[in-house]
Amino acid sequence: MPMSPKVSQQYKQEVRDKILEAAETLFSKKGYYDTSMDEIVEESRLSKGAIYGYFRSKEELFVALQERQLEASLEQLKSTFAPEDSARTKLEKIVEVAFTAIIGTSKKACRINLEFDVAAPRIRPVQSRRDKRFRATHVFLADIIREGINKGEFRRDVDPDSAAMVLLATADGLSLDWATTTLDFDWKLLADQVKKLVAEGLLASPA
Amino acid sequence: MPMSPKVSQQYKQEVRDKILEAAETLFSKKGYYDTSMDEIVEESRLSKGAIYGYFRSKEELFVALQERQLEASLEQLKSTFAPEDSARTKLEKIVEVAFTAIIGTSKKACRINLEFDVAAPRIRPVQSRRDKRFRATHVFLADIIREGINKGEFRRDVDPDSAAMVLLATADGLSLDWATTTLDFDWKLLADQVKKLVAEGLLASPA
Amino acid sequence: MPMSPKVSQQYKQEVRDKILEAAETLFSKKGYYDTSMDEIVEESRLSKGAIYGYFRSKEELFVALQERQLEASLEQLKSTFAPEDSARTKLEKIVEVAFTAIIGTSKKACRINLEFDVAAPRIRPVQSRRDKRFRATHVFLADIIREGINKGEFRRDVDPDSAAMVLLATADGLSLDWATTTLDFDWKLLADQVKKLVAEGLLASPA
Amino acid sequence: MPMSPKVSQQYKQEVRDKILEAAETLFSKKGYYDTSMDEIVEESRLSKGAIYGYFRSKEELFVALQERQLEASLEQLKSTFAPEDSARTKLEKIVEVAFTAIIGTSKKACRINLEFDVAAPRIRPVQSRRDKRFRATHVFLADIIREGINKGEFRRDVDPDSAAMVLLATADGLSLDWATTTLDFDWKLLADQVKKLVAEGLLASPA
DNA sequence: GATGAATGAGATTTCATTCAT
DNA sequence: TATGAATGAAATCTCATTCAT
Repeated sequence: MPMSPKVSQQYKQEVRDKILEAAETLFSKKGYYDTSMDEIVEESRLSKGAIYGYFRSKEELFVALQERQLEASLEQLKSTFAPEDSARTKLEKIVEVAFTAIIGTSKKACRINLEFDVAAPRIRPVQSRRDKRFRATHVFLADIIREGINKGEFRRDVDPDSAAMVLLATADGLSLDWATTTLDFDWKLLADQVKKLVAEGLLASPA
Repeated sequence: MPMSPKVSQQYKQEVRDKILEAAETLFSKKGYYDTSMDEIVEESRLSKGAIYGYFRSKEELFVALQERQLEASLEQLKSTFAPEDSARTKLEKIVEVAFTAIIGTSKKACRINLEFDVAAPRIRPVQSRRDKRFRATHVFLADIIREGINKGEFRRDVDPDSAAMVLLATADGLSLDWATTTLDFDWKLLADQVKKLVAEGLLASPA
Repeated sequence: MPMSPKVSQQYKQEVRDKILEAAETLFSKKGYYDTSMDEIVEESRLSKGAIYGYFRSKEELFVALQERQLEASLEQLKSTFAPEDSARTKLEKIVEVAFTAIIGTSKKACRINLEFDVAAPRIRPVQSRRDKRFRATHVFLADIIREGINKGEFRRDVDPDSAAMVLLATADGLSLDWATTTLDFDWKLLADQVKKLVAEGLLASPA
Repeated sequence: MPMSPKVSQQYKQEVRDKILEAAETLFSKKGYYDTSMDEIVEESRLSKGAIYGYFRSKEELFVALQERQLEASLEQLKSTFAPEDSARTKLEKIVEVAFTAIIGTSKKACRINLEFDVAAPRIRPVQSRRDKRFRATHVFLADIIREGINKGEFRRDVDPDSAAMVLLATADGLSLDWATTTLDFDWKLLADQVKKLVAEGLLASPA
């Protein structure tokens, strides 16, 4: 269909996105291995050759998808609060946003993150990207906690690194459970509870 | 109708276990899809036919593995504390045991649990078994928290169901992160931190 | 179960028959290739080893079954009429008996005969046995027709060999159609019609 | 959606035919079950994938083969005589053509028809196609016989349906015997004999 | 002898990738 | 450049047959 003598950069980006979108839909619904290139061809309404023109292999497509997925997320978190907020407020806002991201969106996004997680130990670039995001998020959280301790908001006997890790694990676990559990539970209630627990658990006693 | 099994029940159990062990090793190392029946044949030192005599398909073998995996776990948790322990002590012991189970053992077990989790939405019996374990663990934790509230140990404004879910998610997330992250971090330190957070977060103020 | 110190000849015959019966049931229902030895084991309520004790291979079992099948049939035909019957009467009785054998019995027997027929070109002993029965039946019929011609009952311009072949083909075709057609048709009506056609077709004109 | 087939419809038809031809050759020579897809691959000089691109399974290939086989046959019969021919002439021409089709061609075609017949009770579409052809042929013959009776050519006491069935069975049986019997016999002589028998058996007596 | 667990060659089918057009 | 037919290695699974007990 395209008649453009030289395919514009923008057009190429659009096609690339179309492929990634198709892959995301299918990988999250059926998993990486149960999705065939033929299905991606069909879903994207492109041709085999076209897809291989943009990605050299199925794995490369998968890796590119992870890249796209992770790009936004941390920036998103950082933009949710003002530097002048108290540490407690910051954490509460983060919890709020993280929950919304997890529970508020479809299970699709959580499912595909799981795909990346399982694939990680077996696909080098997936592993390193996961590690990178993991470390960044961890540092991000630990810094806030450290800040809270320094400001006297949080208890002195809290280890910022460990506490950050706990928060991170809770978020990851929530995403995991939300994506893989079919039981009905009022997941939305959780945000408040987490905020409360975090607050009480971390807060320096008012005494 | 067969008049007498030519081999003892015990022998068959042993062979079955040998197969499950081989599958567990490989599935946790390479993942379900990247493990071929041929490899399981080789690892188990049996023959194709033998394996298919015990399990009708690769999927059934996977499901049986999950069954075996989950059998012990909850019982194990329950046996770690005495009924007369305080709710706080119970939770602390549970955290201790759960951590030991996750971090103390090899990543192998966590990896394979992840395999089950990812497979869950796509394999019926895996899903239902996961759901069952999930609900049982949730009820188990919620009951302890409820008990703590009733006894005045824990704060009244905590919702036992949500709090239990948070604990569960934390455990699941920890297992996930531990299994998929190659970063070095002093994971063992975490147990204490979690115990502390839990305690402070849940405890009724001494006032 | 058998306690006999020496397994009697009769016992062995019974077991052999049990196996053949099981094989016949399954081969006629599901075909030779779609029947596994395991199924024959199950149907016969014997063991693998037992069956291989009586038949060295699946093919040998198949051949033995054909043998048993064909044993009775021609003798049966011959016993249906008296030597002093007219040729016409003989043929009519044969038609009657043949029809009863085909339509009167279940499709099972016809189906298994078909199995033998398809297998014939590929299994030597099945072929030679089929040929033998074919020739014998052909000679048998041709002799009666020849007798009828000689006695002046049948027209002189009939070629006994060809006519016998036609009769034989009709019988075989009827068996084939009966076994493989699911359409409802009053098959029983056919016997009279065939008798009439045979009579009129072969009979010397009364002139 | 595909903008333009890269190969012509005709090309695809040719490849399809090549596969069917290879399958026909092998199925008729070795039977459906004794022919492996590998052999069809070799015979067709294509690849596994190519064949599965045209037929989704071995069974589907078999069914497609039957379809192709049956397509022409009845039309062929109908075109052999003129509407103004007498019923007797029509039947004689049919017999002639049928014989030529059966005996004149190689046993290959008959063998593969037998394959279809045996498979019929076990493969739904094969059964229904066989039934359809069977019914059509039967009606076709019965109509001619009925016409002959109405015109006074044939005897009134003949039941057209039964007589047609007998003719059909004879043809089917002849095909069966021809395909499966290795005995030498002057099969070509049969046509005349059948024509004669049919004539005499059906014809109204000149009285 | 009888048993049925074990064997392993071989069958069918899938699917990431290539490349002629 | 874009297309999708073709490739073929590799996966899962079957089953006639053997043989240790």
